[in-house]
Amino acid sequence: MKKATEEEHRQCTSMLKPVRDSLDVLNGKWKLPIIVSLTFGEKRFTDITKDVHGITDRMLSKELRDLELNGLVVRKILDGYPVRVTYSLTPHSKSLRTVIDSLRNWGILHRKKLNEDCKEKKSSGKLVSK
Amino acid sequence: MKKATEEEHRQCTSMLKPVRDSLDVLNGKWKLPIIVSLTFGEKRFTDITKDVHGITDRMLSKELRDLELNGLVVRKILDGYPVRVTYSLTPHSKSLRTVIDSLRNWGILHRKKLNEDCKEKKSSGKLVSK
DNA sequence: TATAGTACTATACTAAAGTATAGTGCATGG
DNA sequence: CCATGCACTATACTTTAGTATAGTACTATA
Repeated sequence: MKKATEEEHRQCTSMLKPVRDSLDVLNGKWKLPIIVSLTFGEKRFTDITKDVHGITDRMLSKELRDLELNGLVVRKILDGYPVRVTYSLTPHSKSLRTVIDSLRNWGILHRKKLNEDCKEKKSSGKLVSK
Repeated sequence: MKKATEEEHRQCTSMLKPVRDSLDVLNGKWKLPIIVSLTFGEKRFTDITKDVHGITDRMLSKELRDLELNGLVVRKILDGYPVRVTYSLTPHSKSLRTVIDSLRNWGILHRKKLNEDCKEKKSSGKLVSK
Protein backbone atom coordinates (compact mmCIF):
# COMPACT_ATOMS: atom_id res chain seq x y z
CA MET A 1 0.00 0.00 0.00
CA LYS A 2 2.88 2.33 0.76
CA LYS A 3 4.36 1.43 -2.60
CA ALA A 4 1.13 2.28 -4.39
CA THR A 5 1.01 5.81 -3.00
CA GLU A 6 4.56 6.49 -4.05
CA GLU A 7 3.76 5.24 -7.51
CA GLU A 8 0.73 7.50 -7.50
CA HIS A 9 2.88 10.42 -6.47
CA ARG A 10 5.23 9.83 -9.39
CA GLN A 11 2.31 9.59 -11.79
CA CYS A 12 0.83 12.75 -10.38
CA THR A 13 4.06 14.67 -10.74
CA SER A 14 4.50 13.66 -14.35
CA MET A 15 0.92 14.68 -15.07
CA LEU A 16 1.35 17.99 -13.34
CA LYS A 17 4.46 19.17 -15.13
CA PRO A 18 2.90 19.79 -18.53
CA VAL A 19 -0.24 21.23 -16.96
CA ARG A 20 1.88 23.79 -15.22
CA ASP A 21 3.83 24.50 -18.38
CA SER A 22 0.55 25.45 -20.00
CA LEU A 23 -0.62 27.53 -17.09
CA ASP A 24 2.65 29.45 -17.09
CA VAL A 25 2.09 30.56 -20.66
CA LEU A 26 -1.64 31.13 -20.44
CA ASN A 27 -1.79 32.71 -17.00
CA GLY A 28 -3.84 35.74 -16.10
CA LYS A 29 -7.27 36.98 -16.89
CA TRP A 30 -6.77 38.04 -20.46
CA LYS A 31 -4.56 35.78 -22.57
CA LEU A 32 -7.13 33.15 -23.46
CA PRO A 33 -9.87 35.70 -24.13
CA ILE A 34 -7.51 37.51 -26.50
CA ILE A 35 -6.71 34.27 -28.27
CA VAL A 36 -10.40 33.45 -28.55
CA SER A 37 -10.99 36.82 -30.14
CA LEU A 38 -8.26 36.11 -32.67
CA THR A 39 -9.62 32.70 -33.56
CA PHE A 40 -12.17 34.66 -35.56
CA GLY A 41 -9.35 35.94 -37.74
CA GLU A 42 -6.80 38.68 -37.97
CA LYS A 43 -7.81 41.71 -35.95
CA ARG A 44 -6.68 45.19 -35.07
CA PHE A 45 -5.94 46.53 -31.64
CA THR A 46 -9.24 48.29 -31.16
CA ASP A 47 -11.22 45.37 -32.55
CA ILE A 48 -9.77 43.15 -29.86
CA THR A 49 -10.60 45.78 -27.27
CA LYS A 50 -14.20 45.57 -28.37
CA ASP A 51 -14.34 41.78 -28.22
CA VAL A 52 -12.61 41.36 -24.92
CA HIS A 53 -14.92 43.31 -22.74
CA GLY A 54 -13.31 45.22 -19.90
CA ILE A 55 -9.68 45.00 -20.97
CA THR A 56 -7.70 48.20 -20.83
CA ASP A 57 -5.35 49.37 -23.56
CA ARG A 58 -2.41 48.89 -21.28
CA MET A 59 -3.26 45.29 -20.52
CA LEU A 60 -4.00 44.44 -24.13
CA SER A 61 -0.73 45.95 -25.24
CA LYS A 62 1.19 44.04 -22.59
CA GLU A 63 -0.53 40.73 -23.15
CA LEU A 64 -0.11 40.92 -26.90
CA ARG A 65 3.60 41.45 -26.37
CA ASP A 66 3.76 38.42 -24.06
CA LEU A 67 1.86 36.28 -26.52
CA GLU A 68 4.09 37.39 -29.37
CA LEU A 69 7.20 36.51 -27.38
CA ASN A 70 5.78 33.07 -26.75
CA GLY A 71 5.09 32.55 -30.42
CA LEU A 72 1.32 32.52 -30.11
CA VAL A 73 0.52 35.72 -31.92
CA VAL A 74 1.96 37.51 -34.93
CA ARG A 75 2.01 41.24 -35.26
CA LYS A 76 1.89 42.66 -38.77
CA ILE A 77 2.41 46.30 -39.65
CA LEU A 78 0.68 47.52 -42.79
CA ASP A 79 2.14 50.82 -43.73
CA GLY A 80 -0.25 53.41 -44.91
CA TYR A 81 -1.29 56.84 -43.81
CA PRO A 82 -2.73 55.89 -40.50
CA VAL A 83 -0.35 53.02 -39.81
CA ARG A 84 -2.38 49.90 -39.31
CA VAL A 85 -1.35 46.95 -37.25
CA THR A 86 -2.98 43.55 -37.24
CA TYR A 87 -2.66 40.62 -34.91
CA SER A 88 -3.26 37.01 -35.79
CA LEU A 89 -2.74 33.56 -34.42
CA THR A 90 0.19 31.37 -35.33
CA PRO A 91 -0.37 27.75 -36.35
CA HIS A 92 0.97 26.83 -32.95
CA SER A 93 -1.61 28.84 -31.05
CA LYS A 94 -4.32 27.27 -33.18
CA SER A 95 -3.52 24.07 -31.33
CA LEU A 96 -5.04 25.76 -28.29
CA ARG A 97 -8.42 25.16 -29.82
CA THR A 98 -9.09 22.05 -27.76
CA VAL A 99 -8.06 23.82 -24.58
CA ILE A 100 -10.45 26.64 -25.34
CA ASP A 101 -13.27 24.32 -26.29
CA SER A 102 -12.93 22.32 -23.12
CA LEU A 103 -12.87 25.47 -21.00
CA ARG A 104 -15.90 26.76 -22.82
CA ASN A 105 -17.84 23.55 -22.33
CA TRP A 106 -16.92 23.38 -18.70
CA GLY A 107 -17.95 26.99 -18.20
CA ILE A 108 -21.37 26.20 -19.60
CA LEU A 109 -21.66 23.12 -17.41
CA HIS A 110 -20.54 24.98 -14.33
CA ARG A 111 -23.04 27.76 -14.81
CA LYS A 112 -25.79 25.21 -15.28
CA LYS A 113 -24.68 23.52 -12.06
CA LEU A 114 -24.75 26.79 -10.15
CA ASN A 115 -28.28 27.48 -11.33
CA GLU A 116 -29.45 24.05 -10.26
CA ASP A 117 -27.88 24.39 -6.83
CA CYS A 118 -29.49 27.76 -6.58
CA LYS A 119 -32.92 26.37 -7.30
CA GLU A 120 -32.54 23.63 -4.67
CA LYS A 121 -31.79 25.96 -1.82
CA LYS A 122 -33.79 28.84 -3.27
CA SER A 123 -33.89 30.81 -0.06
CA SER A 124 -30.21 30.82 0.76
CA GLY A 125 -29.23 32.78 -2.30
CA LYS A 126 -25.61 31.69 -2.29
CA LEU A 127 -24.01 31.80 -5.67
CA VAL A 128 -20.39 31.81 -4.63
CA SER A 129 -18.47 31.60 -7.94
CA LYS A 130 -15.48 33.47 -6.43
CA MET B 1 -18.54 43.11 -44.86
CA LYS B 2 -19.43 45.45 -42.03
CA LYS B 3 -22.31 43.15 -41.21
CA ALA B 4 -20.05 40.11 -41.15
CA THR B 5 -17.73 41.61 -38.56
CA GLU B 6 -20.60 42.50 -36.29
CA GLU B 7 -21.87 38.96 -36.57
CA GLU B 8 -18.37 37.76 -35.74
CA HIS B 9 -18.28 40.02 -32.73
CA ARG B 10 -21.49 38.54 -31.41
CA GLN B 11 -20.21 35.02 -31.96
CA CYS B 12 -16.98 35.89 -30.23
CA THR B 13 -18.74 37.36 -27.23
CA SER B 14 -20.92 34.31 -26.77
CA MET B 15 -17.87 32.09 -27.01
CA LEU B 16 -15.97 34.20 -24.53
CA LYS B 17 -18.53 34.26 -21.77
CA PRO B 18 -18.26 30.62 -20.71
CA VAL B 19 -14.49 30.63 -21.16
CA ARG B 20 -14.29 33.48 -18.70
CA ASP B 21 -16.66 31.75 -16.32
CA SER B 22 -14.22 28.86 -16.21
CA LEU B 23 -11.21 31.08 -15.79
CA ASP B 24 -12.87 32.88 -12.89
CA VAL B 25 -13.23 29.64 -10.98
CA LEU B 26 -9.90 28.10 -11.97
CA ASN B 27 -7.73 31.20 -11.77
CA GLY B 28 -4.31 31.32 -10.19
CA LYS B 29 -1.30 29.14 -10.15
CA TRP B 30 -2.55 26.40 -7.86
CA LYS B 31 -6.17 25.38 -8.34
CA LEU B 32 -5.73 23.08 -11.28
CA PRO B 33 -2.59 21.45 -9.87
CA ILE B 34 -4.49 20.74 -6.65
CA ILE B 35 -7.34 19.22 -8.60
CA VAL B 36 -4.91 17.11 -10.59
CA SER B 37 -3.45 15.82 -7.37
CA LEU B 38 -6.90 14.86 -6.14
CA THR B 39 -7.79 13.04 -9.34
CA PHE B 40 -5.59 10.29 -7.94
CA GLY B 41 -8.01 9.90 -5.06
CA GLU B 42 -8.82 11.26 -1.65
CA LYS B 43 -5.81 12.88 -0.04
CA ARG B 44 -4.70 14.59 3.12
CA PHE B 45 -3.36 18.09 3.45
CA THR B 46 0.28 17.12 3.58
CA ASP B 47 -0.06 14.61 0.77
CA ILE B 48 -1.26 17.38 -1.50
CA THR B 49 1.62 19.54 -0.35
CA LYS B 50 3.97 16.82 -1.52
CA ASP B 51 2.33 16.44 -4.92
CA VAL B 52 1.99 20.11 -5.72
CA HIS B 53 5.59 21.11 -5.58
CA GLY B 54 6.30 24.58 -4.23
CA ILE B 55 2.92 25.38 -2.73
CA THR B 56 2.93 26.81 0.76
CA ASP B 57 0.58 25.70 3.53
CA ARG B 58 -1.12 29.04 3.47
CA MET B 59 -1.88 28.88 -0.24
CA LEU B 60 -3.06 25.30 -0.08
CA SER B 61 -5.34 26.09 2.80
CA LYS B 62 -6.79 29.11 0.99
CA GLU B 63 -7.22 27.40 -2.34
CA LEU B 64 -8.88 24.37 -0.79
CA ARG B 65 -11.37 26.68 0.88
CA ASP B 66 -12.07 28.41 -2.44
CA LEU B 67 -12.52 25.10 -4.21
CA GLU B 68 -14.83 23.85 -1.50
CA LEU B 69 -16.98 26.97 -1.74
CA ASN B 70 -17.27 26.44 -5.47
CA GLY B 71 -18.33 22.85 -4.99
CA LEU B 72 -15.26 21.30 -6.51
CA VAL B 73 -13.76 19.72 -3.44
CA VAL B 74 -15.18 18.00 -0.36
CA ARG B 75 -13.54 18.16 3.01
CA LYS B 76 -14.07 15.22 5.34
CA ILE B 77 -13.06 15.13 8.97
CA LEU B 78 -12.26 11.71 10.37
CA ASP B 79 -12.16 11.96 14.11
CA GLY B 80 -9.48 10.05 15.85
CA TYR B 81 -6.62 10.90 18.08
CA PRO B 82 -4.65 12.94 15.66
CA VAL B 83 -7.64 14.41 13.84
CA ARG B 84 -7.37 13.52 10.18
CA VAL B 85 -8.85 15.48 7.33
CA THR B 86 -9.20 14.31 3.76
CA TYR B 87 -10.02 16.13 0.60
CA SER B 88 -11.59 14.65 -2.48
CA LEU B 89 -13.15 15.72 -5.72
CA THR B 90 -16.86 16.10 -6.24
CA PRO B 91 -18.54 14.50 -9.27
CA HIS B 92 -18.78 17.99 -10.67
CA SER B 93 -15.05 18.62 -10.53
CA LYS B 94 -14.46 15.29 -12.22
CA SER B 95 -15.93 16.92 -15.30
CA LEU B 96 -12.77 19.03 -15.37
CA ARG B 97 -10.96 15.99 -16.66
CA THR B 98 -11.12 17.11 -20.28
CA VAL B 99 -9.90 20.57 -19.38
CA ILE B 100 -6.95 19.08 -17.57
CA ASP B 101 -6.18 16.64 -20.35
CA SER B 102 -6.21 19.32 -22.97
CA LEU B 103 -3.96 21.56 -20.91
CA ARG B 104 -1.62 18.66 -20.34
CA ASN B 105 -1.45 17.79 -24.00
CA TRP B 106 -0.89 21.35 -24.98
CA GLY B 107 1.84 21.71 -22.39
CA ILE B 108 3.66 18.76 -23.91
CA LEU B 109 3.22 20.16 -27.40
CA HIS B 110 4.39 23.59 -26.36
CA ARG B 111 7.52 22.28 -24.72
CA LYS B 112 8.29 20.27 -27.83
CA LYS B 113 7.83 23.41 -29.91
CA LEU B 114 10.17 25.41 -27.72
CA ASN B 115 12.85 22.76 -28.07
CA GLU B 116 12.52 22.74 -31.84
CA ASP B 117 12.73 26.51 -32.06
CA CYS B 118 15.72 26.33 -29.82
CA LYS B 119 17.51 23.90 -32.13
CA GLU B 120 16.88 26.07 -35.19
CA LYS B 121 18.50 29.20 -33.77
CA LYS B 122 20.91 27.28 -31.60
CA SER B 123 23.14 30.25 -30.93
CA SER B 124 20.52 32.74 -29.82
CA GLY B 125 19.51 30.76 -26.74
CA LYS B 126 16.15 32.43 -26.34
CA LEU B 127 13.62 30.27 -24.61
CA VAL B 128 11.19 32.96 -23.56
CA SER B 129 8.36 31.01 -21.90
CA LYS B 130 7.40 33.95 -19.65
C1' DT C 1 12.48 13.96 27.06
C1' DA C 2 13.07 15.32 22.54
C1' DT C 3 11.61 14.97 17.87
C1' DA C 4 8.53 14.67 14.33
C1' DG C 5 4.01 14.51 12.22
C1' DT C 6 -0.80 16.43 11.47
C1' DA C 7 -3.64 20.22 9.84
C1' DC C 8 -3.66 24.10 10.03
C1' DT C 9 -3.72 29.76 11.30
C1' DA C 10 -1.36 34.35 11.99
C1' DT C 11 1.44 37.97 10.70
C1' DA C 12 4.00 40.39 7.72
C1' DC C 13 5.72 41.06 3.68
C1' DT C 14 6.93 41.30 -1.72
C1' DA C 15 5.72 40.86 -6.32
C1' DA C 16 2.68 40.60 -9.91
C1' DA C 17 -1.58 41.64 -12.02
C1' DG C 18 -4.75 44.79 -13.13
C1' DT C 19 -7.07 49.63 -13.21
C1' DA C 20 -7.63 54.61 -14.14
C1' DT C 21 -6.56 58.39 -16.52
C1' DA C 22 -4.22 61.01 -19.61
C1' DG C 23 -1.44 61.97 -23.54
C1' DT C 24 0.98 61.38 -28.29
C1' DG C 25 1.25 62.06 -33.40
C1' DC C 26 -0.85 61.54 -37.41
C1' DA C 27 -4.93 61.48 -40.52
C1' DT C 28 -9.52 61.79 -42.07
C1' DG C 29 -14.38 63.60 -41.85
C1' DG C 30 -17.76 67.09 -40.87
C1' DC D 1 -10.70 73.96 -37.20
C1' DC D 2 -12.43 70.74 -34.10
C1' DA D 3 -13.55 66.14 -33.10
C1' DT D 4 -12.68 61.52 -33.74
C1' DG D 5 -10.17 57.19 -34.73
C1' DC D 6 -5.95 54.62 -34.48
C1' DA D 7 -2.31 52.21 -31.87
C1' DC D 8 -0.33 52.82 -28.60
C1' DT D 9 2.85 54.63 -24.15
C1' DA D 10 3.40 56.87 -19.48
C1' DT D 11 2.43 57.49 -14.85
C1' DA D 12 0.44 56.39 -10.81
C1' DC D 13 -2.14 53.69 -8.27
C1' DT D 14 -4.90 49.60 -6.01
C1' DT D 15 -5.78 44.94 -5.53
C1' DT D 16 -4.81 40.30 -5.54
C1' DA D 17 -1.64 36.58 -5.55
C1' DG D 18 1.90 34.54 -3.61
C1' DT D 19 6.00 33.93 -0.22
C1' DA D 20 8.40 33.49 4.23
C1' DT D 21 8.40 32.38 8.73
C1' DA D 22 6.58 31.14 12.86
C1' DG D 23 3.37 29.12 15.94
C1' DT D 24 -0.59 26.04 17.87
C1' DA D 25 -2.43 21.86 20.14
C1' DC D 26 -2.32 17.43 20.02
C1' DT D 27 -0.14 12.58 19.54
C1' DA D 28 2.98 8.97 18.51
C1' DT D 29 7.38 7.34 18.23
C1' DA D 30 12.50 6.90 19.43
